[in-house]
Amino acid sequence: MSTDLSQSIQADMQSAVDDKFDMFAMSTGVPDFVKKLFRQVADEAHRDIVCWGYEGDSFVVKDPNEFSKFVLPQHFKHNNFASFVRQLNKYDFHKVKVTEENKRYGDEAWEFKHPNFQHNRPDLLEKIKRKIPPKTKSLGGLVNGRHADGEFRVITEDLQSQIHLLTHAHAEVTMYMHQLGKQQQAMIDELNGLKKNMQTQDQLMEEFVRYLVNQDAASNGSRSSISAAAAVAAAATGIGGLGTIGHVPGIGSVVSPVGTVNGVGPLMVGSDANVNGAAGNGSFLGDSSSNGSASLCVDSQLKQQQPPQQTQQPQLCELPH
Amino acid sequence: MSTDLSQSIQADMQSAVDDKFDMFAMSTGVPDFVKKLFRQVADEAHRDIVCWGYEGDSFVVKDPNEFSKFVLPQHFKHNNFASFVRQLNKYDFHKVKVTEENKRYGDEAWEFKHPNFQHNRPDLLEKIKRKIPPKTKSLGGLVNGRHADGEFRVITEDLQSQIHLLTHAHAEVTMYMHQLGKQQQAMIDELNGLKKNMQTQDQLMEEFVRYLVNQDAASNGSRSSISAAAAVAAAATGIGGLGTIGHVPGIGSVVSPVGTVNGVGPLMVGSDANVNGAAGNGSFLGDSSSNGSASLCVDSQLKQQQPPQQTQQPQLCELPH
DNA sequence: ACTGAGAACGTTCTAGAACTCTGG
DNA sequence: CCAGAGTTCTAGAACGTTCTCAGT
Repeated sequence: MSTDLSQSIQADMQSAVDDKFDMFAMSTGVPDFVKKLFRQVADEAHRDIVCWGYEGDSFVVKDPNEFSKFVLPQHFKHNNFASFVRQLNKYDFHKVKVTEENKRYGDEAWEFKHPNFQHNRPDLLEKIKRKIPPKTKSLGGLVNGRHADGEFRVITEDLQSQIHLLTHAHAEVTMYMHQLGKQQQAMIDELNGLKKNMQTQDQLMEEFVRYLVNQDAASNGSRSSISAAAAVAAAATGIGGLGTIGHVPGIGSVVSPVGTVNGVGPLMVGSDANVNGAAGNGSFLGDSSSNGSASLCVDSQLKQQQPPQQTQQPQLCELPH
Repeated sequence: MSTDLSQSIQADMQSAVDDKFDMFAMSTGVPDFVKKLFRQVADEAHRDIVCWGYEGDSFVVKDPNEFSKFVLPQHFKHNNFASFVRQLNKYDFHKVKVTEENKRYGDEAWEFKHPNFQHNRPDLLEKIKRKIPPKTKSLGGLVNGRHADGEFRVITEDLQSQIHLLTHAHAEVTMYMHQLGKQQQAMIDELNGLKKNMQTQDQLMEEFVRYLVNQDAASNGSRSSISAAAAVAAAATGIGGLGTIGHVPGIGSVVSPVGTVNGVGPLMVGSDANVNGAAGNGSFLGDSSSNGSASLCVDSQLKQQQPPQQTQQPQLCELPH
């Protein structure tokens, strides 16, 4: 999900953040294990062995063997992956289940998650505490309540963080969609301009040709000039029709896969609405070679047959404001 | 301890013993896991990975990594060393502690021992049984705990499922937006093609007019025909330039907010990255009246100063993959 | 034969228990 | 010394798969 650009930006921020938080948040109140873990994951030197998850709310040991051999001994007094996992569980980290669809990090990868262990959020680390052992052997009934409470707190925090991430993601997507919509509107306007131009040009050409024919008939010019003029005029109208000369090579192939992409099904949560966008035509601009004043409107499917004379400011699609 | 001779003899005996005991001791009453384990250890093919201990009363996994990768999957449905160890403990195998003097099998070796798991003694294997869980729990207290837990669990599971649905929906929306972006890019390309066409047409018109004027001057036509042709030609060239006639009013104002919207930040979940999208240029198609081959590129903000000659396949925005 | 409920076993993730280490 | 954290080995708990066997 994160582009190269974003990653590099994050990397830039990372160093600054590290320098800053190593002195503050990470040095006070953050357990040693958690600090070491954070540094391990943030360390770019072992990027292929251990790294952050794609969503930034988990970390991934991509290669447990290499991790045990080279990374673990750098920070701990053992090279035992099981011991490492034991520590993680003591600090309430949880392994993320590997499903069929979820093999993003490789077959051998182990992904762990803690609500307060997130990329670029060292300030949250101090909330990660070692789980207290239920030493209430003599206290009887309290154990159940405390245990349920702790579990509840953990799960709730996890849910909250997930909701937080989702909310953020939703805001971003919404914003991006608006941006896309505005771009699209601008393109539509520009297309309208183009179309108007072509219509005007069409008319001019018609007048021009008519004029030429008249002149030709009226005058006593040589036959060769007549034929030449007519030929060029015909070519010109052909150009105006957009179908032949100078057609950008490969544009068909560029557009066609997009057409296939279109069929992907429902877009929105619980909505079966169709896209107002490009039709299944395969071309965004319609088949302009068949009609001299081709409609540029790739219209909503509601109006299949648009009257040709209704060409003023066609709306490609309506955008949410 | 064991010479080559004795080993070969043992190997010879081994096959006979195996054949014999596979039919007797090992096929009746011996748990599957124990049988598999015995065969693994006895298998000479992986002698460097797993083998009997020197005293024949234990077995040694010399290289857990190789063992996990190659040996485990041959007999079990996983390649997880921890799961293997869990099974061993369930059958009451015990790890032999590695002391300073006791590194006979290497630093990474794991040695396990069971009184009835011995070299050349498959007859003992049937004595190895799964440990029975101490199911001495009273049925009384369970209901209470489960009930209080149950209500909570229902709610959290509901929340989790909702989050799961939202996450999925978000992924779909993201993917679809991705596709929309690609479509948009294709449209931009097509627009570029169109514009190029119009420019070509422009040039043709110019040449046409120039030709006509020349013809006109050379011939003995009337003055009126010349002037009329010139007038129409002038109008036509104006069209081709796209900048004056029929230019959609207000396109600047429509497009400019896109630039502002652009600065809005990350598109994706958990990413603090900047938007790669359209820059604040203001027009998708550039100012075509100022430059014959105007760049249509509304470029990323990273490249503020784009060289004018770089006009090939301009990117309106970079989309996350 | 077919079937389905339950037992036994396998796999995974987490926790318990006992030990060592370390700093005040 | 001793309390807390780290390390190691083993066990608990949950869930999935396979086996079994009675009842149809």
